[in-house]
Amino acid sequence: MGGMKALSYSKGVIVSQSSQQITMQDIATQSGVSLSTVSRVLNGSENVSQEKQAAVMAAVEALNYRPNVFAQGLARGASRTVGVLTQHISAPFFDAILDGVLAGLRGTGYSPLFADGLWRADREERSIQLLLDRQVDGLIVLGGATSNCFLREIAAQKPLVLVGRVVPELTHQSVLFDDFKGAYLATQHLIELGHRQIVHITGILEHEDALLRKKGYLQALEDAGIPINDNLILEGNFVEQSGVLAVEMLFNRGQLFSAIFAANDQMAYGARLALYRRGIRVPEDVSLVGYDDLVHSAYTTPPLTTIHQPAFQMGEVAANTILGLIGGEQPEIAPFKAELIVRNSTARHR
Amino acid sequence: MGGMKALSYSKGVIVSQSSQQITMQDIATQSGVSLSTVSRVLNGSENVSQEKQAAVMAAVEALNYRPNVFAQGLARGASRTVGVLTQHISAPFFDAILDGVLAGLRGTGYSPLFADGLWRADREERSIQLLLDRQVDGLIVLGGATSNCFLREIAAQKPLVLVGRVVPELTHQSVLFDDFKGAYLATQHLIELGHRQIVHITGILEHEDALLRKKGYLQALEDAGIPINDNLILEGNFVEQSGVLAVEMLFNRGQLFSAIFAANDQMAYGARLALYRRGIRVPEDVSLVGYDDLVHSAYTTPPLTTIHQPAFQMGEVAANTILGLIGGEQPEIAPFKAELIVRNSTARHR
DNA sequence: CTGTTAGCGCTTTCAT
DNA sequence: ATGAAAGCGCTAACAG
Repeated sequence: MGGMKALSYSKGVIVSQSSQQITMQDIATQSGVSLSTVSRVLNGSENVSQEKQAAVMAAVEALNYRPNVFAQGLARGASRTVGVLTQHISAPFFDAILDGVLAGLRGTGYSPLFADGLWRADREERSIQLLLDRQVDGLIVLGGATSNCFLREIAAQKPLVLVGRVVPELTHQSVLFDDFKGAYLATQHLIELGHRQIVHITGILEHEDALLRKKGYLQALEDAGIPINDNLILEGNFVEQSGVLAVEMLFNRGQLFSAIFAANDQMAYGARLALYRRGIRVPEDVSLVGYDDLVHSAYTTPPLTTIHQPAFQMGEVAANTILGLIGGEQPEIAPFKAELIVRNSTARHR
Repeated sequence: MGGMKALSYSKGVIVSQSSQQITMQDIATQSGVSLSTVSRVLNGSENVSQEKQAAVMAAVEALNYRPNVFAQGLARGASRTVGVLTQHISAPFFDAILDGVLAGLRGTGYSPLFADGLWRADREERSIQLLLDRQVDGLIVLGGATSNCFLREIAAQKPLVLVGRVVPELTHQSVLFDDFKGAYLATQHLIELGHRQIVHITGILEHEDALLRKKGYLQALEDAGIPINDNLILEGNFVEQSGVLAVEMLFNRGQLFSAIFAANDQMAYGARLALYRRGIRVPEDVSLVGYDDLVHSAYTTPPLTTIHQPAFQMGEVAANTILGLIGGEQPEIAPFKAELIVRNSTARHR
């Protein structure tokens, strides 16, 4: 192999043919300056004469120099990377947030590093550890099941932004959904339509958000003077199938109802299918409302009335906040409000 | 700060309170052996006496040592990382593949590094460059719009696995879908049901997969002796809205048809909505078939007949293949076959 | 079996 | 303004 670094030019990009990496030393030699001068012009850290500057840049171009991030990271003790813990790479709502995070990071010089937690505390902690091991400069955690205690410890060490997760002492660095309010709005909408027997398919009740949504449902009922009927409350697990199961259960029990509020859109889809199978019309026979406003919900039949949360913006805000935090700023996150989107799956009770 | 590295014990995990990292030197000192011995036991590279081994492990435990990946990467010239280029972090079908990739990588010591290309050659190339800059040991590219030439160059430098993308000289390291066959099956199914005026909503025809699906459709028609009617072929762009637009267009033109084959499920959803708005029943009035078998398609009303591709397994295979390639093995990828899933959106033509 | 030492590629004093 | 040199934390020869 020798020290040869063969190059070839193609499509405007110079590609190193050998696996040898081109180093700063190479470009220093090529441009006839010292290693440190190269570093200076590359980082714009100090004054360098015009000529040398030009020479260096020319060499960089010519050799298609690319910095070695490991060496950089090692030398400066920072990675220009932010760790992002999501729960499941194909969970639609979280994905929409990730989109926002990516957009917020784009062009900032920081790259995202993903890991997933699968809503299991153990996996989540391992994933966070993995991100930490990779020297991320900051961490964004979406939802999840880790203990507050664990998160507080992380926050003590690293810039941390939480999304959709309330940890008492960390709320100022958290992007929060207003789950209670959203659920309240959804239920209120149904009540205003004249429904009184309103089913609620909850999420996994160990999750804060599921709990808050249930509370919002309960409160709306109470405020309207409608007695709470435990037979109308079924626990789901946030995926489609649990929605169909819940509705099946209702029928098997001979339970009467005229409306359903599912704690997320996916379960609403499941409920809708179960209804369809029984030949029950939506919204003529039963009204249905979901939560999250997934892209898909605008295309179901009928289009689903649901609660909208600005997932993309939340992701962007999370990204901006983590960058601020890394830069030493004080976090300041305005709360996001949930909004009722009325489409065609709800109608006046007959 | 001094050299103090304060520690605290909590929840079974020892956390370094100062930002000081614990290094191998620290644990060497702590356990009274040399730096290299520590390296040996950590990497299991050579024989080390039981006692020293134990002492080192104890120190590692006690100080909660975590290796610095940058230093490791720099020293060994490998990152234990595989770059994964997807197109859009929230594209449902690709996400299912990513799931498989993650699963395939889990527990192998390799971590995934994601980037997105948004189906735009320029962004894609930049993202790939970014991954390369991060010294990934291998690269998995899902779909995309980069030139074959560019990919061939990458393949010459790094282990590369392509998913759903055919580049002539790289097929042995590609996970391929049988788009032609799948589309053929879908169309054939409709034909067997007695349909003759079968609409096809294509994907973006610059994409190989969209083109192949169109060809499959055409071939099935031809084989059945059904004349091709260009008015029945509409170009979509793989997202829901283009499905509704296509159907609207058909109606505006007064075009007759009894079945629709959409090049992916998302466009089928759009088509279904457009039909719904016009009060046209599925499958009684028109039959509908999609492509991809997204999770959601089992929950639409009616559940969607579609073409299934084993996305998860494809992701796993991609992961295994890249690991093999990194390890110097010859790639050997069995082709995946597309399968027709008959649900309830298709019925015999009346 | 184990310690010493020379880098890996880059940033950053410290001189000049 | 610019060069020399000392690390950053780890691996991998190289000597015992």
